[in-house]
Amino acid sequence: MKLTAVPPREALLGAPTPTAERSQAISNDEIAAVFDDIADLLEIDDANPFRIRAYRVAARTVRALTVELAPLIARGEPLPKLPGIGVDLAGKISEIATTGNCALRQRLRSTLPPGLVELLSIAGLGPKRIKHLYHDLGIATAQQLCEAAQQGHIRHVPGFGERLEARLLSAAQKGLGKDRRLPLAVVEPVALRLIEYLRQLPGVEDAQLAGSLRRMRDTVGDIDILVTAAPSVGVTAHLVKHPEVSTVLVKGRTRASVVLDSGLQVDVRVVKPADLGAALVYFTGSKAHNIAIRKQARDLGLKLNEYGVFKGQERLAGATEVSVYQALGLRWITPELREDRGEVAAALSGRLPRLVEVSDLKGDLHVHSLDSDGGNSLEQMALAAQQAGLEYLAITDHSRALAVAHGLAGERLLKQIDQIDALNARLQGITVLKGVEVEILEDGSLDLPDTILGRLDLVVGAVHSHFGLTLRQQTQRLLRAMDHRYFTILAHPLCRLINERAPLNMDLSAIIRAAAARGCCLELNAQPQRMDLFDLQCQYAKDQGVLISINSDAHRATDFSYLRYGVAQARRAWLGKDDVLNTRSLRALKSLLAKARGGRADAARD
DNA sequence: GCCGTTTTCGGCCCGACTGTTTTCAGTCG
Repeated sequence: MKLTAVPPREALLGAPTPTAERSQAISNDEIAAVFDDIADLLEIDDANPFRIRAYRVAARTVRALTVELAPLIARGEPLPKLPGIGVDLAGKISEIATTGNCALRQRLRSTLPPGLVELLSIAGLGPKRIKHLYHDLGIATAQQLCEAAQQGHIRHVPGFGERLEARLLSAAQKGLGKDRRLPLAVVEPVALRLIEYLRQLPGVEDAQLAGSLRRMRDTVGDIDILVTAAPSVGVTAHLVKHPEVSTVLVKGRTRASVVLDSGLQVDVRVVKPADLGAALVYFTGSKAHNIAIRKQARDLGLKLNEYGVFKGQERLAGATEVSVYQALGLRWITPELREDRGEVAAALSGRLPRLVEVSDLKGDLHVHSLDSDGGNSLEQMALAAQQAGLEYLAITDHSRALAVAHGLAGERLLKQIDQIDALNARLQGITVLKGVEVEILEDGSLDLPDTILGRLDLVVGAVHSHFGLTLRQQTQRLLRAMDHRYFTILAHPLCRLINERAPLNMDLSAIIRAAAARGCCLELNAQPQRMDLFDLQCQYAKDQGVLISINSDAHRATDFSYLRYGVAQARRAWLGKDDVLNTRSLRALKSLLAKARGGRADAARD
């Protein structure tokens, strides 16, 4: 579990806006970034740790909001009362929203060299050591740190020594990034292999996943594994002997951290079986959730740590997660919800939602075949969908403008429609719907004429080009596309690719509100590199009454397994079965699609 | 900097590991 309080900088409801083309107010994400920056600066300034935490908490709170604050402020409306944000921070939010900056940040920046904040990202360097290095040796950048270490100066600073000097040099040179995050689906198999390896050691009772991997976050920064065994079993010694381990960061009897050849960090903890429940809660996190339930413990006069729930010296619970939550007066909270976004209050009052499950999915509405850039035939995809437990799938090959994917022009699509009719006549227990993933062109028009689109069961629209439009242009483009009478689902709305392409520069909250008004659905694309939309955005869509379609975007018969990741993301968004379009039976789906189309046609006539 | 049927001041989550120290500070999760 990664517990550094540096949240992802991705844009949520509104991508970061280039200053040259700021046609919209400052986003919540940008306000949060200012607070995080202030917290970094305060750390180096050796400020009160609780003041620093207040800024970190405020950043997280603002980032998690589904309502944009700047427009509210611009309209002169009062800020809603937010937990952890008092008079001072509310004032700073207004200041940032109005001016784009904050006097406190400017003052701190003017007194500290800009490179110092960077140094915080070097493993083993915290604010105290940075301060010492700056005062004694004038070190203000990673480069200067390396030079001083190579010349042997650092070992002479009080509190430092030769070993620490070597460690810092190594960390600075390797740039052992604390911020590197990989897609869940990439990390999961690595973690499962390690778990198998640890289980093979005699004396190990069990090994389990914890951390953000267990919470099924879309990206994972490191692998957390909990092993139940006696400390004498030598679990950490076994771990460091694993052939994929390249660097040992720390190794004690009950805890070890290593880096794999792939650059992934692995943290392993060894606990006694009797402590497993409390340890699982603790190491699953998130940090914010842990703080929230510890506060709940304190409110009850109890103490919670990784060994159990305690009343004075007496241990009340700890063997199972259920017992830990129960001792705190809470229902068990599924790991996907453990982000301190209201789940503790819901568990306290018995109002935890019943979340969507993989088995609730009846179909997949975004699937490709050999006709465009898929790897399998229509029939193979249909049979694979059936094998995956689905009752229907929509074939949605690319349209003509996406030539690189052999997109279909009208005639080829009409031919595919006939083939699907023939296939449906042959197949039993699975129904193939006729669809298309139609290109949304630069001006927001669709790539195929109504005469073709009108023949389909559904139209999935997507952007694959012109990612660099301005916020206003991109938003207008998508709104115009969704306005089309046959438009059904907006596929991968952000068009982000994890670690490769940033989300589109657009006003997503406007898109979501428009989808609600027009009866369109939004996709939660479950391709591991996409995972598009984010959880909070799905939650906002749900709040606005927009149905989410969890689709695999399968290009091969094996890709239906991705649906699992989409469902996990939906669960993190508090979505229930009814919030998801493709949990509907085929009959209910068809009636819903017909109604949406009819409603849109009526609206067009008005 | 926030917060309050203990409190408007004095708390604020808790423990393991490392390295530099002779009992603990700093970092990390």
